[in-house]
Amino acid sequence: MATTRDNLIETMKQLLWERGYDATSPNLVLERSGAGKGSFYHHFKGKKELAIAAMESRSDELIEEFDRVTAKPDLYLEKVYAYLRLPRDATRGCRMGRIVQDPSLDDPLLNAPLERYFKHLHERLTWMFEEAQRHREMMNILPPGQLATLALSALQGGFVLGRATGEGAAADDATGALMALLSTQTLRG
Amino acid sequence: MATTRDNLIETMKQLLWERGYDATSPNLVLERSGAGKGSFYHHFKGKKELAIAAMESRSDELIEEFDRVTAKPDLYLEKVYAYLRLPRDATRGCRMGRIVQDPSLDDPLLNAPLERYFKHLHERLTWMFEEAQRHREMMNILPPGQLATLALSALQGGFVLGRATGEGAAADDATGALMALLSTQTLRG
DNA sequence: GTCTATACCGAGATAGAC
DNA sequence: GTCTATCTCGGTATAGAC
Repeated sequence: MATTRDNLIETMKQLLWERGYDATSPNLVLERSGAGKGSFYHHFKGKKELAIAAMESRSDELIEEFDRVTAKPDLYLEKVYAYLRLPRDATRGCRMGRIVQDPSLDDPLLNAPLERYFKHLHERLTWMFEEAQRHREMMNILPPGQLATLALSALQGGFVLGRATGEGAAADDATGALMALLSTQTLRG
Repeated sequence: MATTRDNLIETMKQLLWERGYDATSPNLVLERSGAGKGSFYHHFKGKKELAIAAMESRSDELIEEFDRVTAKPDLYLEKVYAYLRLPRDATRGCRMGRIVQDPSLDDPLLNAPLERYFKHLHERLTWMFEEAQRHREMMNILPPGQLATLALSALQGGFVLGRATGEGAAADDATGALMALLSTQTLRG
């Protein structure tokens, strides 16, 4: 039941992860998906439109993953940890954040899915830190929104360092250190 | 005294920051620097060689800046803070880290300056955290190397978020939150 | 919905005169 | 050391038949 259109989207998602937006050519998508040029331009106006569809599909998938793992723990701080603890190979890059620096993402239309994705995660994490403070799982001397920014940054920065240095553990090291620091903040437990 | 060669390097540094490596064409470098095609290929074997020279120049410059601001404070933790407190507009990207995700940086020759840069900073920061722990400026329950990874990640990740969301304050927010967390770790002061 | 052929452009580099 | 002319290739897309 995999339609040609879905095949194109799945292939684009994979290539966006591997090579980013600018370095992914329509020809490459066609070669790997097995589709022909005609199909491509029948289903999509062009590369940009396909990429947007791919990014939105990826965003949905990652947010589902986020919701799934953070649903389990009862303590709010443990929800944050559950997300940070997902194992990551930093050398492969974030499936979403991989493409942020591509020059073409100056285009607001292309950037929109990315912006929505990060703002959504930031909102969810902010809420978790708020609740964690409200339920006295941690000190409340730090603004929850800034803690959320730090959590996402540690993760994304870990991917940057991993790519630059070849250290696949960089992201897990960064999030690990952050959780250790946060834990010294706990009031109980 | 600005030689054509130096002009080319300076122009490339600027363009690497603005557009990255892949999206920067020789023609663009020539147009902006005022040099001609002949000069370019006389001084450099090609785009790659120029980019490497530009990255090494940028690396020297940023490491000098790092050394300068971290030299002032006496306390080791304050040295780290002095670096983290340098104001940054996250939407402009890191002058060095901006290019890590460009596909061409799969090439080890191109990646080498980047790798050296981050490993150098990581070493320096690790040493600062070691000394901070040794002099009892902070608790020693966390591995200094992992703290260094977190510090660099918070910074680089802040740039990623800044670019994706348009929030120029993202990097300063992330480093600010990290410093606040580290400060709850202090034993004296 | 899908195919092949074609068109246009800019990237990256070389040639050879000055 | 610098200039202009030229070359090749791949990216992105359109045309029109099937």
